[in-house]
Amino acid sequence: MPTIRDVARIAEVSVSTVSLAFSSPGRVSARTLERIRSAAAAVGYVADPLAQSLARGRSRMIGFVVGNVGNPFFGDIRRELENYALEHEHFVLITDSSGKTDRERDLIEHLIGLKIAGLALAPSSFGPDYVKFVESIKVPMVCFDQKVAGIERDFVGSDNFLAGAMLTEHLLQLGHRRIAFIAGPQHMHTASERYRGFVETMASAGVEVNPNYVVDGQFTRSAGYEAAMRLLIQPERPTAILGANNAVALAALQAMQELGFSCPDDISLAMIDNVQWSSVITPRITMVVQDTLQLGNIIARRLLHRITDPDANSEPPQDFVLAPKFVPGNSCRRI
Amino acid sequence: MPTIRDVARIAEVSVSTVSLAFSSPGRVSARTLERIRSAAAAVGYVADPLAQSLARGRSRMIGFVVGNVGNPFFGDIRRELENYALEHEHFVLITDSSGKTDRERDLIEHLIGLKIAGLALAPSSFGPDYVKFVESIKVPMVCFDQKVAGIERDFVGSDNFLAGAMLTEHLLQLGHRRIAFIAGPQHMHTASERYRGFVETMASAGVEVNPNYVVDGQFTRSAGYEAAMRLLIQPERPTAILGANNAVALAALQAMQELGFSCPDDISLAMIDNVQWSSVITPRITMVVQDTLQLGNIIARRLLHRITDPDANSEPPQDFVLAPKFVPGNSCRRI
DNA sequence: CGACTTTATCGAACCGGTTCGATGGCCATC
DNA sequence: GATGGCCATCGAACCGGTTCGATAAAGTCG
Repeated sequence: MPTIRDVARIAEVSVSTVSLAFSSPGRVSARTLERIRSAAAAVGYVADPLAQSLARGRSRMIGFVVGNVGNPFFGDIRRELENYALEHEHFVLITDSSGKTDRERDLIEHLIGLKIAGLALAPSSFGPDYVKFVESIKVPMVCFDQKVAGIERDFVGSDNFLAGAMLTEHLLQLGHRRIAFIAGPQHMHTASERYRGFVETMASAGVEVNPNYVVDGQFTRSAGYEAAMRLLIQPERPTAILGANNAVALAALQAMQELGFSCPDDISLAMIDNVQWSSVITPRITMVVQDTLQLGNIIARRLLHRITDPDANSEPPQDFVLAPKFVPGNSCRRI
Repeated sequence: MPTIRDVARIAEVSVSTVSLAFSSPGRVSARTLERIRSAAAAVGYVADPLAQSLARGRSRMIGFVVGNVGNPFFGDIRRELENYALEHEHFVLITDSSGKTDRERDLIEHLIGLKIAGLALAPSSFGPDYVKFVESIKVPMVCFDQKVAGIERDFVGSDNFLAGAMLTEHLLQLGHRRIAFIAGPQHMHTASERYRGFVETMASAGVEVNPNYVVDGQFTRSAGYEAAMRLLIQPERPTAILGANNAVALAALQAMQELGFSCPDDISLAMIDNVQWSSVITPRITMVVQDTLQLGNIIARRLLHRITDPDANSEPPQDFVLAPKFVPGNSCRRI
């Protein structure tokens, strides 16, 4: 690999001039620039990004940290960010914390060690220690998905209250009153907001929520399955189940199938968030989906803005909250 | 951030001794080691990975390059690699080429610029230029999923011929003779092997393959959908469809549903490769799945072996081919 | 006890860039 | 024609580590 000194020797200029020629070509005379360029081309010189990062104290890499890169929700966002970053000559490093806070912390520290230019983070936790940690990160960053109280950073996400409210309203319109809710972990903002959307919409309609109809599915498949089973073995079963995310809702569908209940004939089902191949799942589940492309786009623009605009770090953090979209299926029956 | 010179000053030793103390503690006297350690702890010294990589000419990072990190197949492999790498103090950088060869090339070059210790690559292409490029990569590497003719590297994958043969045999056993095959791109090793498994098993059973029953689904959802439609509008429809991967098979299921055919009553369906939430798709599709955990494990061990063992690069490349597993569903009817 | 090996430590060069203050040539101004 | 400002270029220091040959002290052997 040729180095900058090789180029300098061939072009018969100093090393610093070569460096200058590449970083700000305007400040080098046309003749010298030409000599340097052809010398570089002759030996196939490419600047070593590692050495550049070390000297500059920052790289052109962006860290992307989520709990599960396999989740299509994050996948769409990632793709948007990658494409936008590439247009601005930045490079996305994807990492996966598996939802573990410790690992997330390690990953972020490692990325900062790599002198990343920016960070897109889907927070995996909450609480004072966590907030303190995130606040200690000096790198330009955008948080998304999970709004964490106390973190004063740009945030991009969906209106989860509305998501819960829309589906509840839909079920009420169809005549359902015995509506069950499989909730997520209440310390998560998305989960508590979705739940609040459910509860308040029920209250507005004057329908009482049966405490036995609210179960905790932890946003996971296994807990969702157990929670659904608890709902389905009750003597007075709900007529509709609202899953706070895709995993618990599909787990509920599986539980119904295994117990021999038909959806929607016996029990209606609705869920928040899309899932891959939802169109071939029978029945097609009525759902509210997030505009992942738009979310990804906003995250990308905001982050690149903070990275490239020198006086952007004086701008106060801002929240971007998008409305989700209702996608009717055939999993909800009128009663 | 404290540097190695701060530590040296406080511990009253030279910089090189501090460096030595961390890289090979055995070569420093116990008393000095202690002084250095407490000095480092006092100021919270952590070595800068960037500077280390620059000086050493290699980092402790492993590149993971695939066409679609959202694919659960790659997700399982990635997780295994991450866990194993972490145990050996290595760190996985995930990148996604979106299946584009140009981008894959850029990503790999960028990773090499980062002086990665090793590379796990799911090749996205084939042909002389591609082979030449991959062969030019000096970093320890393991290829997986797609076997590319001409690339002399470790390879880890499944027996795709067997996968095609197993499902074909299963359908034949159930009495099917009019079996259709939605193929993948024939230049891909996985696709051609699966197809070969189908054709040769049919031949062994003395059953002729109707040319109209072999269509190209490109391994994608959209092409698979069109291919399935071409099958379903024929006057003499097949009694069973074998999808060469999950995308084309599920696209076929969707096509059947849209045309009002029942699976398996009207047409049986089988596929190669699992899909997330396959248990809630009705009917549960009979399939042959790859042992992703085992694949990931072998990839991880092999790669780390090549990275850590100094004389591993003299070992010849080796192929690891695993047998896939048959998972019965209820999408295939006896006729 | 002197010669030889081993051990602990150090200084300097190096990895491959960036950056800033200094230098000298050139042109415009009064 | 001396003064001042601008422009192109350079040298040296720096980013934060690693590594190797040198050196001096300590240990081993006959």
